[in-house]
Amino acid sequence: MHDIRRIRENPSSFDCAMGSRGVAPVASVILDMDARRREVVSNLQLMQSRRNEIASLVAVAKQNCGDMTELEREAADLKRMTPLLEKKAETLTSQLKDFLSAIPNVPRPDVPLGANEMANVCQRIIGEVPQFDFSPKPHYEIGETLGMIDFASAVKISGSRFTILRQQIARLERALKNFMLDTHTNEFGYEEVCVPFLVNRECMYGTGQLPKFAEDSFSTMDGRWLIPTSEVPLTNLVRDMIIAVSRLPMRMTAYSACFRSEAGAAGRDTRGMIRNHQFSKVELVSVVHPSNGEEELERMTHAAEAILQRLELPYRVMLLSSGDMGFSAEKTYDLEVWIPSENKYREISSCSLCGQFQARRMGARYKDDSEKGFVSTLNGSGLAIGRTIVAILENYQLVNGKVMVPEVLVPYMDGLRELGESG
RNA sequence: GGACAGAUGGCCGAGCGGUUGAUGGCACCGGUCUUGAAAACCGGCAAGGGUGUUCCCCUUCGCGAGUUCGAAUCUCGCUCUGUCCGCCA
Repeated sequence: MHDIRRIRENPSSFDCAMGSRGVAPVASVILDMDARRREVVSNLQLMQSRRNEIASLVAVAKQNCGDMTELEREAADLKRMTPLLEKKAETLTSQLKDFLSAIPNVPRPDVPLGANEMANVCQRIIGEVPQFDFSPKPHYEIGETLGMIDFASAVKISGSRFTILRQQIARLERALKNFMLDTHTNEFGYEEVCVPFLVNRECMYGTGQLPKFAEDSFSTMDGRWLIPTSEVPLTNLVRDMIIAVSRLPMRMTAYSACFRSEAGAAGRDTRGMIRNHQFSKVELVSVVHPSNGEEELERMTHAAEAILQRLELPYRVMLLSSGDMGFSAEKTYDLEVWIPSENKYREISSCSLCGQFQARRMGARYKDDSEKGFVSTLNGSGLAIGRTIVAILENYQLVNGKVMVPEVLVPYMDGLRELGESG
């Protein structure tokens, strides 16, 4: 959600920012709606003011047995008129809100301009891409050959875009979850949180999934939503709160299953577990004073990178262009891990600074003796576990079809060093 | 699912239909006192909005309707929380 005052002050820069995200100019429409709304609201307030005045005059007149016929006549008029104006003000206000709530965040000045991922800027490349003296297999072949990824059963049980993990790869999923949570809590100061996977619509609105992207998520018959990421419950923990500055920054991490309809992805990544309706993820969320947003984004990105570094997976960090960012973000770094079978890097984490955009939707504020305002929120994957399994299977694969276990995970795997070994 | 009870400011907790946006307490901030601190005393302390800016106005007592000149207060519906029963991982 945008600060309407900011748009009033500088409509052309707002339109310019929207242009960089591929949104047509809207400032004049917004300001027009805003002006009409305020005119009605002002008139309404005058009427309400007079109504309150009459009410207290009546109280006095009653005590003094004064004449009230004139007051009663005016009161009757107001009583007829006020609801009409109230209705009008309500309509205009909700129209403006509906319109504003479907407009994406404004990119930060240091975000590269561009229409899509072609304009993303590589920040750094970390780790050596592995060299194979055989043709590296895709993860789904490796997993099926090992008998530890069962796509056929997944189709029977749930349909396409689901995956069933078995035995040592199921264990690997659990190991990764624990390794990631341990690292973020013990080393980076994140509070471990265990969140619901079903949330109400206020949560989905607060973080920006609703109203515009309803078709990307699943909803239940009783009006709840399956979380597309635990960013939703974690960030909404501060909804409608006024937080003392001394409690900032708040840093939280949670494991969750994530559910996505992938409505717009027909035909993309149909094989394997790159793009599923359900996947596991450990998420990072920070709530900070607005002046600390950029600094926190760097910190969060490094926390996510630490996981890739310790797993010794090669990756690169991309600064997303204005056209490639998510709805609520004003600056985003993607971490992309090397996928040997595709001979390219693929997204495994997305770390975004949302500034005050989500906080304004949620009513998440901070307060101090000297200042108050909306907090800034950040979220990042630390990391997507499904894609981490893909990366490990492919980067650590051996010519005999087995897969090395990354050193750091061995303790989490009960000492197992190779997937496919009897352990 | 059934039966009760409740929902008021950062928290606790008052509130005969008429200066109650709301007594009081706690917390917090400022001051007096003190070598310093504590205690005591004094003062301050909700949020959002308005073509108003030393001041004023409007809205908000879970949410939504209704009664009334006037609703935190009365009526109805909804939601949520608590307790007991049933069911259940």
